[in-house]
Amino acid sequence: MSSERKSRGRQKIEMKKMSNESNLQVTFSKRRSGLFKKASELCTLCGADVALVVFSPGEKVFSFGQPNIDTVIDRYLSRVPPQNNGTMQFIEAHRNANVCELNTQLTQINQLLDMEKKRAEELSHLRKATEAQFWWAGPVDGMNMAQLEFFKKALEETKKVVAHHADRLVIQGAPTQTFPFFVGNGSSSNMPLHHQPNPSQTQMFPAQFFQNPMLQSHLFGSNNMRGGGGYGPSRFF
Amino acid sequence: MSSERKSRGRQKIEMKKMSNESNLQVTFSKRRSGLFKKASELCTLCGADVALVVFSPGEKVFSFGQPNIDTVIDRYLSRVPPQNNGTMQFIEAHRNANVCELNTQLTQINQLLDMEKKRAEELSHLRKATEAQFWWAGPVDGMNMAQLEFFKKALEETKKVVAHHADRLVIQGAPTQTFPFFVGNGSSSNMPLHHQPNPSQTQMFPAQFFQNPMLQSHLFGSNNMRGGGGYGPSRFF
DNA sequence: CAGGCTATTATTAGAAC
DNA sequence: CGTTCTAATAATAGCCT
Repeated sequence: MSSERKSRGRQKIEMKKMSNESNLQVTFSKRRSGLFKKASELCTLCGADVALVVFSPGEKVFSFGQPNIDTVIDRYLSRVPPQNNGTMQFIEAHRNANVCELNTQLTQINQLLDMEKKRAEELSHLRKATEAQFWWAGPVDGMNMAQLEFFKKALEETKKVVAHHADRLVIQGAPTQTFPFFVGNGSSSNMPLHHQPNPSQTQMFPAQFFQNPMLQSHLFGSNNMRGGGGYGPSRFF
Repeated sequence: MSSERKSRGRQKIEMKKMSNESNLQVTFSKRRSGLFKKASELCTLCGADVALVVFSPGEKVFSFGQPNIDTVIDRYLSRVPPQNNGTMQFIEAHRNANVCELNTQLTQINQLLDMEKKRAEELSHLRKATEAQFWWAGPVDGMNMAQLEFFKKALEETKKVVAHHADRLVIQGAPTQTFPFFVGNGSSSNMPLHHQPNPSQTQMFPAQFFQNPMLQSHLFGSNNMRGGGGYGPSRFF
């Protein structure tokens, strides 16, 4: 009713953690709602099965599952827990070390790539604004190049280490079969799909009960779109 | 070039399972992408932790986790930390998580690399339009691309080694299991590695080999989490 | 703090590449 | 097949109630 504009309408926001605690709270609530709706729609429209768990900053839990969150999680976690024996422990010890090392490398490279990406965007953006002034671009690229070079070396080093261990392990290991290791690529490719006559019942409920501690951490596969939406690698161990 | 309207634009659709297989496939892909993006944004903007698992109608798995899907799932399933006597089991679990994480990271890198490629294409394209002003852009960018490409290759190589270890370890107890270990994404062609069982580029591995769904079920037990619309917060901790 | 209200931005159904 | 383009629909940031 005031003479002023009632609202500036939706405004674009930076994709980073919101500073205003109050706004964050509201946004979380709204977006959470939207997220669950999207998940639900994906299930309905495409007959997909989904499990979604969200922990608010305040530790509250929200979950959604189609047809049932536990079922989906079980499917996701499915795998056979490896046996335990002396040899394996030995091998494992080495491998853990390798994995750790690899992780470090990957993390760094990941960050580097992130930087590269930002740089590229920046470049592209600036180009449009100031077509003529890119004298600085060169140096920047050079810097990244140097870093890339460095990581390349580091990676190669790691590779050697892993390879070495591999030799030693192979001697002890009892190769029974090889499993398909897809290092392939390709975006969402479609495959001959066979439908699953799934009951389309959606369940959204408050998460509260739990059961066994760690019978589920064994999963191995499935691709994970890394968390954080690309904002920093996650550590483990 | 026809004189007709190029597109009717986005049309409203009924919220029910799509009948057209082809459209369903496309929609699934697009919406899945959007869903993961939303999840990611929620994490970034509000600092929330999220675990998201999606099974496509074709049984392919897609997942996202912040900071790590397993962590979130564990938190969801139970707040009890692995304090049991199964120390080895604990280590094993984390070891697996590590490998999975590596997988995740590589996937991420692949995605970033793809983005870089697009960027490069853009630049390359634009270069033609402004030859004189961006003489530096092409070469430099190209070199970075080469570097990134190399990294990717190297990582994949390394990963193979790790995978072989995993193979030998896991196989011991499961002669018939296949290893759903996927990696990669992106339109970045190639990956001169293990020939894929699938001629088409595969981003996610078909989550076919679920040992036995039931087998797992009793582990977590179908909690008495009641379905029935409405998701809500619940304290646990 | 959940529930409206715009004005805008974001997502995406369809169709063309 | 995956991409790209376009026009509409959907989601929402900032404000209010």
